[in-house]
Amino acid sequence: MRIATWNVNSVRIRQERLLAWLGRHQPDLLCLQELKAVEAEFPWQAVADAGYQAAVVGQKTYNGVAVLTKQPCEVLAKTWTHGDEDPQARLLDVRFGGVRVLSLYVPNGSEVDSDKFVYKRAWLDRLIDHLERTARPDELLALCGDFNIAPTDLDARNPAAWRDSVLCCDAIRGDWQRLLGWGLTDVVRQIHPTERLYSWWDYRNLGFIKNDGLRIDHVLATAPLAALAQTAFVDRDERKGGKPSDHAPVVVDFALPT
Amino acid sequence: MRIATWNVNSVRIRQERLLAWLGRHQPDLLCLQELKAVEAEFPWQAVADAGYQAAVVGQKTYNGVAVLTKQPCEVLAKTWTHGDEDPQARLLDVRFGGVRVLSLYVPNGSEVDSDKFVYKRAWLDRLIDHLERTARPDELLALCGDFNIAPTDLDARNPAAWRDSVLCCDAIRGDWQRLLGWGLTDVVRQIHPTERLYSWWDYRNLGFIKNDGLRIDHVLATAPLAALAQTAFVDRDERKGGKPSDHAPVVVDFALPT
DNA sequence: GTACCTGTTG
DNA sequence: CAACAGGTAC
Repeated sequence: MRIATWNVNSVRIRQERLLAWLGRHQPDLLCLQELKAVEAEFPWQAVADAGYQAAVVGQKTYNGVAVLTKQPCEVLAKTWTHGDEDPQARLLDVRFGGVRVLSLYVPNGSEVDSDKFVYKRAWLDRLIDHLERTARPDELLALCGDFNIAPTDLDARNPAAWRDSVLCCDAIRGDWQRLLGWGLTDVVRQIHPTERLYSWWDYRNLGFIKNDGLRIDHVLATAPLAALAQTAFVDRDERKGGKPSDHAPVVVDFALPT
Repeated sequence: MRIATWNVNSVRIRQERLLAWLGRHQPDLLCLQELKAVEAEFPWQAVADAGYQAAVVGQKTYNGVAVLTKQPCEVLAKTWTHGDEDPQARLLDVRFGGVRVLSLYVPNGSEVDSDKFVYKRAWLDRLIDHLERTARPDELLALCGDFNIAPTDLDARNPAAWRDSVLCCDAIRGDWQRLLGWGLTDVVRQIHPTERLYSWWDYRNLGFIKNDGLRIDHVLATAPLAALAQTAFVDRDERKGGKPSDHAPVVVDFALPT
């Protein structure tokens, strides 16, 4: 079973790229983030024509997540199932082929100590709470998405330049460790323990040309699922050419029947 | 010598189309209107790479005219040479290959009797004054551009619907006749005396699909130049496809050495 | 830099 | 409908 995640930064602008990418890489399940579209704007027909069904949590202008699958999947939740309502569309929780999968768009956080940074950390708290309440570390479960966290200095081309940013600062890396501590493994890092891989390059300042990248898009898996991971890669080519997303897709193959 | 005129409605948005069109039709001289760009935003390099030199009168957001030529041309004026300064970039007066050519963007006029309509008629007065002061009807001279005038009912698909508009009303058609009275011939109409040809279709109300067009882009020539006109056409195909200008190019071939 | 918003113009 | 402005977000 091939599982992938991609922050497409507008599913409408990226529709052609998305369909071409699905055709080339044929994931069994693809998590999308930053749709920047409400459900009515989602390209349902084109995705269906490409052989995928979609579960979508839309929002105007910002956020929005989806899960595309080749076979039907069961939607478990489109928001937190406990506590106050989250006004932002950042979570989609499904079951597919015996695996539970969450498509996640963790808040960026803007500036350290800003209101948005406080919201980011609270959001990660709620994610851990959601797992504690609804999941177990011994089931087959994957968290896929844009975490807006580069876990270590290995995950940044220029660690010093990013050290104090909302993506790399100690506080957020601490939150990352707490999340993993629930019982999750960073699958790409498990497969590639020392390789410098990046999944995001800023549109500004020639980020991609200078390869000033960060690895902030991840597939986290519980131990029994992580043990089935065979291969993993970041499709850096997808950041090239005209009108790319600022993120590249992350792909993992698991030794599971589709 | 092939002379053409095209209101491109933003030279930046239309850059690809412009270069492709130059490649296909190879005019010796092309007048452009509605650049909607200042000189620094003009695609100098791409135009040069396509084998053309450019004379440009830019303006931010609105207006802006240019003349593109395969050989160097002499700029005679970038605004009125007599009277008060015109704050709008609507005129470029050049000499090329023994012919004097003006690239003109006549004001639209908005609504009849509005301030903008008064400005439109005053602008046409100044154009006639400019000719009287600087040109002679017996020289080789062409006025090319978006005149925002459909001279007769033959020049509108739905004359009745447009009769009282700023493009067709009696007052503006009177101004048109005064302009021609200086000593100019409508070359496209000379070549095609009875054909319904249109050069502009509103983006709104399915204007192009319903062919609700007007002929408002023109090539006017003095008698000695008009006598050399061989063929003329409106490139209606250029209004088709993705991201077209609302205007189509108008092309005239003259029996003159290039 | 890219994409979104609202508002204006034609 | 399609371009602009000026704004936000990442």
